[in-house]
Amino acid sequence: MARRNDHSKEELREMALAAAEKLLQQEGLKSLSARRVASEIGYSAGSLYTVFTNLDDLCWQLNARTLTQLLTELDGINVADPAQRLLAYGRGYLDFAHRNPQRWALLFEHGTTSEVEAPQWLSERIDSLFARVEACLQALKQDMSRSECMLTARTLWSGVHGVAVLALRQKLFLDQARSAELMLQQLVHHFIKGWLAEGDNNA
Amino acid sequence: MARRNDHSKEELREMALAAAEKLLQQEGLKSLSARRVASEIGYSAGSLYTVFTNLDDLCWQLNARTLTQLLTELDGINVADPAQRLLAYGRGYLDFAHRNPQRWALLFEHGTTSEVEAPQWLSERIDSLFARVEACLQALKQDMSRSECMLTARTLWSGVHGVAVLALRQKLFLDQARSAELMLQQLVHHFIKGWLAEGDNNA
DNA sequence: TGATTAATTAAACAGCGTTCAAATATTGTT
DNA sequence: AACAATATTTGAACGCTGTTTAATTAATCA
Repeated sequence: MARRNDHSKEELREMALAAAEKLLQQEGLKSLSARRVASEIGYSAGSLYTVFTNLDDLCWQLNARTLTQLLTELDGINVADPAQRLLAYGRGYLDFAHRNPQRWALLFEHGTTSEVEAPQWLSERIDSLFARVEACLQALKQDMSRSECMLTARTLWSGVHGVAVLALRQKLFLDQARSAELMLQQLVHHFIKGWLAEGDNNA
Repeated sequence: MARRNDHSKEELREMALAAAEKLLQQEGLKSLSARRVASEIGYSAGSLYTVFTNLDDLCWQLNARTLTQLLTELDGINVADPAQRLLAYGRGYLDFAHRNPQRWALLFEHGTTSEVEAPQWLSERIDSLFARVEACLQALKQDMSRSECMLTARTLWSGVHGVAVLALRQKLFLDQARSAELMLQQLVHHFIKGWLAEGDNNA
């Protein structure tokens, strides 16, 4: 039995999230249960409910950490040319998804099952991701409305995400490792080329 | 108690799948349990195991039906111009996902949790979907290698799928109904334009 | 040391997927 | 028509799940 003040609430929260991440990556979503997470850190299941409102809450917080890590990695990218930078972001995203398939999947699958809306700080992190893409696009086409910039960023990133989804789920039936990179290049390259070739007639 | 020969095995299977679809759409994935499906059709849970090996199997078969329905709808599309046809396919896909969010989600979320590979006939249906896209692309660029055609179809469709994912999950924070259509147009339009503008240098 | 307070747990509840012996219903045979 | 053989269906059981809460244990204070 874990003793009082062995760990602060915050420490307990951190330990639980770390254990949950480890479980998720090593044994998959099926092993992510309250009793299992608790036993990994030497507590009983009930204790988790002093730091999380429920397992859904734990998953949201886990997703926040995942997103933070992804953003940190993307911020490590240092490529000046905007188009190349977009490609590098895409590569970073695909690579992250490939290295952390379970945590990345939870990012998009969780919340489908539950009715609760995504917490605000999660939305903010996603906005923060889009902001990076928007900055590149703005550099490529400087006379662009805010709304076109936002929309284009989301379109392009949806495409990148789609490549990640289908590549990682192996629903493509092509040599997976190679084709993901090729698809990413094709998508980013052709889309930007086509986009820059246009006037503002995107309707 | 349901009596013997009230329903053949095939009838039982159909009833169970229909009930499962209804439950999925009306109450979401959380209500899709063996006991619940069985009670909806007046049988006990155990009886399901005479027609499905397990609940995973039921989900796979449900996915097969979903995919068949999607393909049937797409086959109803009659647009001659290849580029417009691709756009129409995209619209059909988004619309289907919008009308059947739960069943569509199950298509991509199921199997992440289980270790079992997707059955072959499911793979074939997905190939069949890509074949439609490939046909359009081939019409747009007739001197194209088989491998480029396959890759491009998958790239483009990944993009469309990505739009569907992010639009339906409302992770975009834009006016959803309107922007999904705009994003689709942008993606398909710009990608095809950029793709056609290239030589074969997609590396 | 004893009383108070806070942390932690064990047990309970309802539900889950799955299995299987038992119960029931149909069929075939005499 | 009655009985045996066979096929179908169930109900109970097992070990799991998330979650709540009374009881227990440990730390703190007087």
